This record gives sequence, structure tokens and C-alpha cells, in this order.
Amino acid sequence: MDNGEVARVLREIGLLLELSGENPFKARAYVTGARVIEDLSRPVAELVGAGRVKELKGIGDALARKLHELSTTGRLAFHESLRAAVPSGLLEVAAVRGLGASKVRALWRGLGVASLEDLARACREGRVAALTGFGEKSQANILAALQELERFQGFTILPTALAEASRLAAVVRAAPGVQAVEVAGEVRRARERARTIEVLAAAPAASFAGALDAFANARGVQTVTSRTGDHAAVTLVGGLSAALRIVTPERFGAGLLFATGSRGHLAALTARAAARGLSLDPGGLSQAGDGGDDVPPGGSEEEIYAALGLSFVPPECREGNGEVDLAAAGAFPRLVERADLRGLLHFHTTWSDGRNTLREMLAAAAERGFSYAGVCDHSRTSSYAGGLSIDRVRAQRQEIAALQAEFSGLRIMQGIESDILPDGSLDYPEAVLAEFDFIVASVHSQFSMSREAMTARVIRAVENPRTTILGHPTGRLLLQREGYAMDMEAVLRAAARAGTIIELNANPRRLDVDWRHGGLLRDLGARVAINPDAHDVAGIDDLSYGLLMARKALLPAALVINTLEPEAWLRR
DNA sequence: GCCGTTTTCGGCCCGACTGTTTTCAGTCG
Ligand SMILES: [Zn+2]
Repeated sequence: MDNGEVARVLREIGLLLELSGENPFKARAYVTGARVIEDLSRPVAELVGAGRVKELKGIGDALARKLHELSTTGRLAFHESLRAAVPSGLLEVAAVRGLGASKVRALWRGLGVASLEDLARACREGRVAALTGFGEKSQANILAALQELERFQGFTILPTALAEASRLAAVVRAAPGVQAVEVAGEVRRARERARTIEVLAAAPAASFAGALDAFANARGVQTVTSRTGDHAAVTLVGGLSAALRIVTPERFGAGLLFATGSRGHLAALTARAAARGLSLDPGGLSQAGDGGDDVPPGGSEEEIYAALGLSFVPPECREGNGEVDLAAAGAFPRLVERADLRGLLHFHTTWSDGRNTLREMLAAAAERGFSYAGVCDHSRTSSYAGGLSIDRVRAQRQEIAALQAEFSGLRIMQGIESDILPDGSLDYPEAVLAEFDFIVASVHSQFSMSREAMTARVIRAVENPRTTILGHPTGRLLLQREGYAMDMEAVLRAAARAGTIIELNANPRRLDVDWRHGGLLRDLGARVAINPDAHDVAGIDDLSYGLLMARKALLPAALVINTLEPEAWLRR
């Protein structure tokens, strides 16, 4: 059992205890224990083996015993008995936004609600509103949250989609006779949320059936929803869909192009082909009518783009947003790449709610070849996240000065992720704000303002000359929470006017600003910062998702400030 | 259930909002 699995069990015990009506502080002790285990840099089993797990702050006698049982047997009787006493569907009910353990318990004990279906029915029948502690509004809010949950059902975020896709691709690749396999569809296009994993394979016709069998029998396949001679569609445990198409090798290039899409991109390509007297279909590119083939059988994607007089369009850019016109005009932007990034900005440390120390984060930055790093812990109003008091801001500055001597090749800057307060102001007095090298300003509270009020609030923040970067502009959490209502275009215009940089937060739950605003950002010439918002060392590598989104937005690398030296973007 | 030490019980991250209640519990970030 790795630390993540152990932590998950402890966290679930915490929830189950609360649902059982246990002392909430006892429940919290398990959640705290889960966090302690998550933050370990070594396997918890090692500490258990050495009898040292009790030395961890937050782990006492009881948790130490349970960790011992868990890491030696892989099971925990206490956990299993709790699970037996609480309907398993309640765990899903507790994940509904607005419902915590106490409310779920009330619904369970008062109305017999034991699943999401029960809850929806109870709401529709008006029974929730009649329950003490609830009312018409709570009932309506619960129904809305359930609908939101339903909308998110069957989708996943990019890292999971990529992992599942490459796992399934590997299964197919291992099947006899298979010569090539690629992930296609929306996953290859790096959509920020995905529903279907599409895989394309090339094999001689005699090998089709075997490859389809391998796919249909892959681990995690729940049901096979359709099956033909060259195609299989399945649903996966967890609700995602997946599909495999197999073509003979000479059709692989065009097949991949069509399987990748998007529809809009393909429409632009086929229109361009037609304008040149060509015809493009999944079989390849050919002379319209009876001519010979322009692209020989077996033509790759690259060859097809070239035959259409286009530079290669990377898969993540194929959204039908004018990328074909740009490529045709020879104006396709020079997109940002990992090696372009010189600056690592907006990461958290143990000074606030990060899991690694400042030194550890800086060492990771240096190891990854960054030439400058700007730490941005939380500001004082985010007290739940350990936001920095003015004294701690200054103490951190001293540590930075000391650490700078240790990291000669890395310029260390002190930023802050300042809350944007409800009135649009920043979170410290002017004299303190002036001491930071730069400021990322983000909304972390009062999400449910009116659209007008939120727009005014954020515009005031981006117009503040102390604001360097607007952090995660919409506040969305993909598949968990919609962004707050706000006139994004007005905000982006105001930011561009004020010279405030827009963050492209690379956390795969955020990927915010949305790539769909790329056209406006380009038109405005607005500068963008790709920031990992990392809370630990591993989080730094979320930058890869941010890079994909910046490319998807067709942003020229020159607009991405992390590619520049600080002097090019710091306010003076 | 953990922690600290005022050594063995009492408090546990904190402030604001929402919807319920009629003075506050629950949820969220
Ligand atoms: Zn933030």
C-alpha cells in the first residue's frame, strides 16, 4: 500500500466517523493523519517497520496501531466495520456541494437517504424542504448541485485521460500483428476535460480481431457497447468511454488525422483540399475525380499537411479556431515549449499551505533548469491556508536572502498570491505591497457575487498598479465547480490596458484562463504567465498541462512572460 | 483521537456567508 492509498483510507474513516455521528474532532484526527501521511517523502511502511510512525506530529497510539495493521495486512478491520455500518452511497452524497457530513447524516437518519438517487427523489418529492435544518432554498440548491454533478458525470480531467489513454494504447500495442498505435480524439487534442478515449491502431486485416479482443478485455473495461470488424467501443469503470479503431497500415496517417479531429479543423482542411482540386477523406488525400493520388498510400499526417500547402498543425491546436488559416498564411505562431520557460512563478511552500519547504522548492526549480523563481504563498486573509501576516512576509524575505547565497544560478524573487478582497483591493497596506517583487492577485472568497459586482471587483484589482498578474481568472475547478460569473472580456481588456499579465494556471483542475480566450488575448497583445500554482515539488511539473493550453490558445511564445527575463515584465 | 503541559483535561486553523432559525449550525476556501 502506498502513502496515497493509506491516506485515502484514513480520510474515508474520518468521513465515516462523522457520518456515524462520532465526535467531529476524532474524525478530524483521521483527516489530519491522512494529510501527514500524504506529506511524507518516504513510504509510511518504512516508518511503521522501524516503529517510528508515532514520532509524526498528528499520529498517536491509535493511529499508529491502525497504520501498522494497514501496512502489514493491507486491510483495516476498523475501516471495514465502519463501512459496513454506513451505506456506501452516502459517501457520494457527502461529495455533493453544499452537503457536509452533518447534513448528510440528517438526510440519512431523517429521510432514509442512502444514495444520490434517494436524495434526488427526496428533493423532487419536497421531503427535504420539510426536514428540520433544511428549507425550500436548501432543497433547490441540492437539486442544482445534483444536476451539476450529473453534467460532470462521465468526464475526467487531462492527466487521468492521458494516463488511461496511454494504458489502453499499450494494451493494443502488445497485441500480435499491431504495427502502430496512437491516442487520437479529444485526448490527443489535449482537451482540458475528456469523455471518450479514442485509440487508433494499424495492423494487417488478419490481426484486427485479436487486437479488438485485447482492447475489449483490457483491465478497467466494464462493458463492450459495440463491436464491428474494425471498431470496438467500451465503457470503463468510472464512467469514461473508450474506443479502438483499426485500419490497415497504409490508411494510418489519414485515419489518425480524422480520428483526431476536431470536426471544425477537418472541415477547414477538406475545404482547403477542395479549393486545390483535391479530396480528403479517412482513406487519404487524392485528386478529386479520377486523377492519381497526390499523397501516396501510407501518407503520414505531416505529408498530408504538406500536400495541402500547410505547415504541420500540432494536435492540441486542431480546434477549428483559425489555425488552418494561420498555417496557410505562413503566420502560424511560434508556440511555447518547455525549454523556453526560464521563470517558475506562483508556487506555495510550507510558509503557507505548501507541502515542501522553500529550500526544497527552489532546489527543484534549479534542478529543472529555471533561471529565476518567484515564490507566491497565500496572503493574510486566506488564514485557513496559512496566509502570511506582515511579520511573516518579512521573515520569509530574510529566508530568501539567506537562501539566495545557496542558489547562485537561480534568482529568487518574493511574490505573494494576494487575495482580491470583496471591494477589489489587495490584501496588505500599500507600503507592504510595495515590498514584493511582484504580486499575483486572485479571488478566493465570495464567489457568489453578481456578475456586475464581480467584474467591477476584478477590474479594480487588475487596474491596481501593484497587481502584476491576475491569478486563475475564473476560479473554476474543472468538473467540480464552475467559475464565478464575470464579464471575462471586459476583465481581459482592462488587464491589457493596465499592462497586467493574465495567468494561465497550469493546475489540471484549473487550466485557467481558458484557452478559448486565446484569440482575444492575441488580439489584445495581452501577456500571459504559465504558472504551476504548485503546492509541492511534483506540482511544478503540472506546467506541461499549462504549456499544452497555451499552445492550444495559439499564443505566440513571446507573449508568455515565463520565457522572458524578469526585467521584461516586472513593474517598477 | 491528538496535543501540550496550566502535566491528564480542554481545546482542536479561522472568518464569512447562507439558510435556517430566532441566535446559530454548517459549509467553504
Ligand atoms: Zn489561488
